[in-house]
Amino acid sequence: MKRLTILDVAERAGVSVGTVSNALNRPEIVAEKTLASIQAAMDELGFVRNAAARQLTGAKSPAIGLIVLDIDNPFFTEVYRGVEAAANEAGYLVVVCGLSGDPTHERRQLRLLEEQRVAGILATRVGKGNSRVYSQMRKRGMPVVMLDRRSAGKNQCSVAVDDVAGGRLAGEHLCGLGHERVALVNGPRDWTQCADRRSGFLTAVEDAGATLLPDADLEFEKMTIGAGEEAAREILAAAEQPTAIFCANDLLALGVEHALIAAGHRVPEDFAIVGYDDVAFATMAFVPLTSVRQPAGELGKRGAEQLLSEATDENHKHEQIVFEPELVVRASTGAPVPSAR
Amino acid sequence: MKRLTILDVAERAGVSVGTVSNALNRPEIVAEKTLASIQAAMDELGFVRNAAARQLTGAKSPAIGLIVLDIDNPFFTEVYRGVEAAANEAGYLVVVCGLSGDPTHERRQLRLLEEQRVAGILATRVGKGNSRVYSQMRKRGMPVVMLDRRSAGKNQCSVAVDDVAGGRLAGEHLCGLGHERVALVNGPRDWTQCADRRSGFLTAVEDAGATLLPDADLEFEKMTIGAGEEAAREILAAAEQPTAIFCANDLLALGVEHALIAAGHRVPEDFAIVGYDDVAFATMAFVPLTSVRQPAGELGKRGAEQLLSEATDENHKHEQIVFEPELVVRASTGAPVPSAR
DNA sequence: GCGCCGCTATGAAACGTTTCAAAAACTTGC
DNA sequence: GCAAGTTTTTGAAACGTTTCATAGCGGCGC
Repeated sequence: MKRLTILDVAERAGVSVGTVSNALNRPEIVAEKTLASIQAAMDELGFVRNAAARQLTGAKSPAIGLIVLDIDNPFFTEVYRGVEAAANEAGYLVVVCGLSGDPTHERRQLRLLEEQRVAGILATRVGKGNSRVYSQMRKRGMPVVMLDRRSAGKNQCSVAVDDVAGGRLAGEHLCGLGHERVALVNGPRDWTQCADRRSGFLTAVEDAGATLLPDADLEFEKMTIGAGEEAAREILAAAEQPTAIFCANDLLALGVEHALIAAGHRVPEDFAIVGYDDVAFATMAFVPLTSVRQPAGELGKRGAEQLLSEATDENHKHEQIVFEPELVVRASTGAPVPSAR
Repeated sequence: MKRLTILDVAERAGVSVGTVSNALNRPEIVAEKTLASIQAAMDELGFVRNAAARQLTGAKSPAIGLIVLDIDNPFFTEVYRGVEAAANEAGYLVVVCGLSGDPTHERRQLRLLEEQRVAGILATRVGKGNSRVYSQMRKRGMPVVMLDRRSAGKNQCSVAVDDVAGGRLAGEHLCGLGHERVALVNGPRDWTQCADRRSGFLTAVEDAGATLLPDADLEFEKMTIGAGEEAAREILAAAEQPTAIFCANDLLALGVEHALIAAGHRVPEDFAIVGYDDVAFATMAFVPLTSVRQPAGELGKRGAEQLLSEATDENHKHEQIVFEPELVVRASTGAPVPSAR
């Protein structure tokens, strides 16, 4: 099957290649009649223009890359939808790279994206040791926007949610209800967001005069339902038990809740639980989850818009957007019940 | 910032462009020493080769397209993971097109993918009226694999799950428990999978001498939690009420269960519920959901493998793979409780 | 009928790579 | 030291598009 080119179309329509190219890119300067015959020729032939050749002559790639290290989390699905919406609006495709957190794979995919000369890259989390890779890419001229993560500096775009505030919100809520011994089920602390949520939470707890039990200051590599279940077991096995548990995302919280209830405990009477992200399923849980809400879709949308602006607008201004999180109270939190102990 | 080309590298390393190209593509035919100096030159310059130019000379695009019309459903996240795993394994990128079911957008994205000359396209569902678009693409030589959908014919690859069997499984389970009046909460019936699930379910129900209440044979455009909640309201409002409800996916089922319980009914005593897909959250539901399980990850993986085989293997054989679904029984189903009525 | 003008159409160069036939640079063995 | 190999390198053509300076074509006013 011989490949169809603009030349075949030109021949068929009885015009030159230049004219076909004009018809494709600036139809307004081509005579009505000519345009029609070119259109007809393309339809009959089933011509689809070659983006590679196009790109070679200077056109920008109509694609952006989206790096997601944690695709299981419905939170990121929402982010994706925001990104997709903005990208689609502008006529761009989204290349999703979601390999579960292997830094080597991440590098390989970044390299591929760069070879493709995608218009830009949106990153939700940077794999261990890969931040240098990103800064090198930026130096070579590739627009990069950090999503859901405070940017390193002013010379770069970023969209984020104030995680310190989010952690504080959770802590204040629990302590406000009267909890005095609390637990934290966190993700890897070298991930800025986890560190921030922890620090905000800790501040609130200390300010309220409560204590984060040292045995219950947990950290898990993966922030999954499974990890949450394990966390619950560890908490139950500890010497001293908390009356409230803050989980750094809803998946963990769901796992914690599930395991706790399976073990015969009551939520919120025995353990109050606060999650993070407010994913759609938080409402559907056995005990609907109190959670810190983040505007996931908006996050993705604004990030993609920033990226595309940086990619196409000469006088683009870098911008650091920070959203404020919001506490959504549901049934999984309540005051501690002394009698239950 | 002037663009770096292979020529700059050649100059810096003191060799010809041909040699640099060789170093990149067939390092084994280049002398050790030359290779080293080229490598050094590339590193110093920060050279990244241009995939567009490469593709123009015959190389295949290292990307495949994945069309998902229903990205909210965690089921598709799992499919994606399978696809990504297979693609990554083979060194491919995945372009995800997930715009929520608008056929016009779908066509636009397909066009972009085709212009990019992606190695192939994986489609999980075909938007209304777009099947012709797909067959035209195939005619032009673009490999297309239908995922999770019985293919039209033998001259095309496909991977699917037997949805008729899945529906039957649900029907047999419920009728086997003694339910005699059942409801169906389905998605759009012009989607093959929904039609199939319905027909399998119907067969089982009729074989068992039970009846699908005419008032409770529901069909919703979107298969979401929200639609499920609405379904529950409709079922409760109907003249005659079922004792069991089969939902064509877990999102619907979760919504139904939630609304039912919110309205003060008990699951499974008042209403037994069966879902479909067995998403991770089915276990976490208020009442853990009985569901028909599909091997989502495997589906995506095999589909991508088929696609890549078709894209790269001269003597590729088309193949239609059909997986068998499996019933996972949890707390949301039980025998009908006469006293409750 | 001429010179101009405004539209349209043309075609060659350029984009950054790969390929491949041919040249160059080495090795051998004698 | 030379012929015959063998290994390595070379450079020009090709890929499919866009761009842009230039050419062609009508019509118009005089």
